[in-house]
Amino acid sequence: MAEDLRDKLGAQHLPLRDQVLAALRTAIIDGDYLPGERLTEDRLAEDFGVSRNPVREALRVAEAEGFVVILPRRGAVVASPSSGTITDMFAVRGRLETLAARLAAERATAADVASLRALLDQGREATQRHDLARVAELNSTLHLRILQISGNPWLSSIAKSLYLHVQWVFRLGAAERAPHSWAEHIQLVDAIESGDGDRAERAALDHLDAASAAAYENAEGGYGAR
Amino acid sequence: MAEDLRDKLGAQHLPLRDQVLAALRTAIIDGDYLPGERLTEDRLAEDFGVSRNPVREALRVAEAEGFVVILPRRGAVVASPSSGTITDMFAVRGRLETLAARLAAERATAADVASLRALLDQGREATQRHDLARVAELNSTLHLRILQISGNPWLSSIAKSLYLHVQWVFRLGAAERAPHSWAEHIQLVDAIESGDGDRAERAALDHLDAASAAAYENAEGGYGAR
DNA sequence: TCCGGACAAAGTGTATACGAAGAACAATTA
DNA sequence: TAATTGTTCTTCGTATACACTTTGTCCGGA
Repeated sequence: MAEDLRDKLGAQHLPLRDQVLAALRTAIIDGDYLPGERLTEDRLAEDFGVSRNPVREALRVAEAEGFVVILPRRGAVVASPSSGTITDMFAVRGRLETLAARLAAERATAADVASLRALLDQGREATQRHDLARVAELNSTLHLRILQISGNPWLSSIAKSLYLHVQWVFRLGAAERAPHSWAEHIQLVDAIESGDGDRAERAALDHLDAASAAAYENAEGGYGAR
Repeated sequence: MAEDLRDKLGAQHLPLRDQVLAALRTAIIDGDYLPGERLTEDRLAEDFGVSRNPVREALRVAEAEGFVVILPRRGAVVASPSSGTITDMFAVRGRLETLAARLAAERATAADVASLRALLDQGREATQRHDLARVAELNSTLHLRILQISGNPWLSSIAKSLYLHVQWVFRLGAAERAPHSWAEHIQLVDAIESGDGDRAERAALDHLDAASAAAYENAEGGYGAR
């Protein structure tokens, strides 16, 4: 898996450290590196087929983003999100994504709405095909698109990071819930299209409440505290 | 999280990259490095008396935190917060700090309230002495303490970062406004002590609105867009 | 058997050097 | 004047070296 990954990485012209960071993030989110697992620089360098320097730089950023914890003179370990942080993450998301929905409703152009509708269509289709992986992917894309439409870079980057973490903790459960949540998505996009900020905010909150409830149900089974 | 581990292990050793990062942050916030200024690795390495490696790692984190912008193959420049981002920052702060105030009101112990009151007293005293620098410092301490009392690490770290950026942009103006805002602080702490989440949230919002208005007034004179 | 310390191994932290490639700017040429 | 070519600066990645910490192991003594 290291070689083909490396080939793909090398094809692009992004700095290696960014590619390593992206690969590291997805590896952690996908559970390839489990919480508590030790990440030595040499090992990562070998896994990704690069030298230690890009790995180190990626690790520092991953630490700032909360995916790993770096212990001085000991090295990096994959962070262990405890179930307590679930409540915290959803509390913050509740504030930020409702704001994003409101701003999106106020600022969305016709083209923006069209792109959201296109995602909804694709999602409906994937749901009918029972392609859960694709549904989950479209789910993410939709949320990130709304953040982007909000036009607030701070909001966007912070919420995106939070969103990634939620995906990380509830990777499995999220995919299963995705079909149910699709109806909520339609409500949300309708509200954004209407331009009614209050309505959009309410729709986002409803969606988050449902997601939060589902997350809690699923938390029992997943790799929780530790 | 894993701070307990952290404290025990290599507590006494601060890696150079962390020292460089801290120095870089304060240098930027204090205006020693001005927005748009180019930061070559060699120069920073020389300024801080270290090799390029710690500098590079610090720069990546500073980029993630939004203090510098890194252009591929061109290097780092100090970020240039435009007046548009002022609105954005306050919009996000409005959501997060009100949440922090609510949570603080719900969770604050008697000792927490006492520490806030102590800060208020010191602030009143410093105001009477016209010690603006001290007032600004206490201002920050108070806000960060409230975040800490909220008990939500995500909220705390995100809002803290935002707070630093606001300080950066309105470094000068903030100090002058501080005496006026102190009355609002008293309202806020009163609300937190009462345990009334709604009231605390309202107080926080009032305070932010006033701060936002002051920031805009001051934005004309500062180093603004670009 | 159990304890304690010497010792080695592993891994990070830091510094340095080198080559490749990109970007900016100046110089040269048509 | 305009386009092209070179030069220079700097980043990007690699490689290497070494000090220092942490950790685990092993061995001798009680």
